[in-house]
Amino acid sequence: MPEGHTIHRLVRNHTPLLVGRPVSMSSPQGRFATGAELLTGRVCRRIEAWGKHLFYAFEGDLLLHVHLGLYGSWLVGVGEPPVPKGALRLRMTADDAWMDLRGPTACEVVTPAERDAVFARLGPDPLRKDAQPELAWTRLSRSRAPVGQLLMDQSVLAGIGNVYRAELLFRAGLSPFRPGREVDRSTFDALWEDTRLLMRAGVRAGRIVTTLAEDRERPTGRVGRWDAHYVYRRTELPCRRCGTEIRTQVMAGRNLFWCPQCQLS
DNA sequence: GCTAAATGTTGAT
DNA sequence: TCAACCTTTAGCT
Repeated sequence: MPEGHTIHRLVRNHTPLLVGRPVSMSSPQGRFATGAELLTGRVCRRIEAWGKHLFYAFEGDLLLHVHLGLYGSWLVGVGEPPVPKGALRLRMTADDAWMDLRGPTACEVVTPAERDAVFARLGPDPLRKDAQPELAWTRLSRSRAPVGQLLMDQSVLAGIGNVYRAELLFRAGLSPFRPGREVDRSTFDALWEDTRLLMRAGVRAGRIVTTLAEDRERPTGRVGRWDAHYVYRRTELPCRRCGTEIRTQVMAGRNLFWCPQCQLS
């Protein structure tokens, strides 16, 4: 379930368990040659995220690069780790903590230069303090591609996925089909700020909630799965703002959702 | 119990 | 544009 907010939340959760401690690694099923044994015994120095990429830095200038892909996940616990089952790609332990990695797209040992190469091909990550939105503006404002495609492009903005794409465009009142070069600077600035706001909230909550309280069907209390979004996966349901049927169509290889009335232009 | 789809990316056609 | 990767879950029966 990983968009950028999930990855940054992992940094927050894993840091106190690993940083400053020697780590041991194993790949119980041996299913993938991660080279992880190279890292056993080394002290973890820092954990860092950029977009959907995770880097665990170890002493001796080696890093573990992890990308969760569509359904990768970490399961973390303390004490006796469970008996490995299925395709367990990597188990890390430090002190009495254990961490199991399953289903990632990437799990590899890399050098600082290789990490920098990954950073270099990514656009600014709205969750990073050192993010430079100017870079995203340059790439977006020079492209003829529709903004719904550009928001999914990790070299434009790093960390946005299919849920945030749909929800950000709705909140901006922006048509997904508008070419990037026809997006105003002020619209982009508002979009960038809203991205930061939503993704930070996502890190805190551990899930994506984009609806304002007054737009939810349930007036108070906890936000259920069904009222956390404006358009994402709400095909053929009425728009929370105007009642128009939410539409869907594939864009950039993924199902896009939008309100044809609220997102006219 | 089975099938399809899913908050993602890469590499082949 | 599409299959592959590999896991979980929702929505059927």
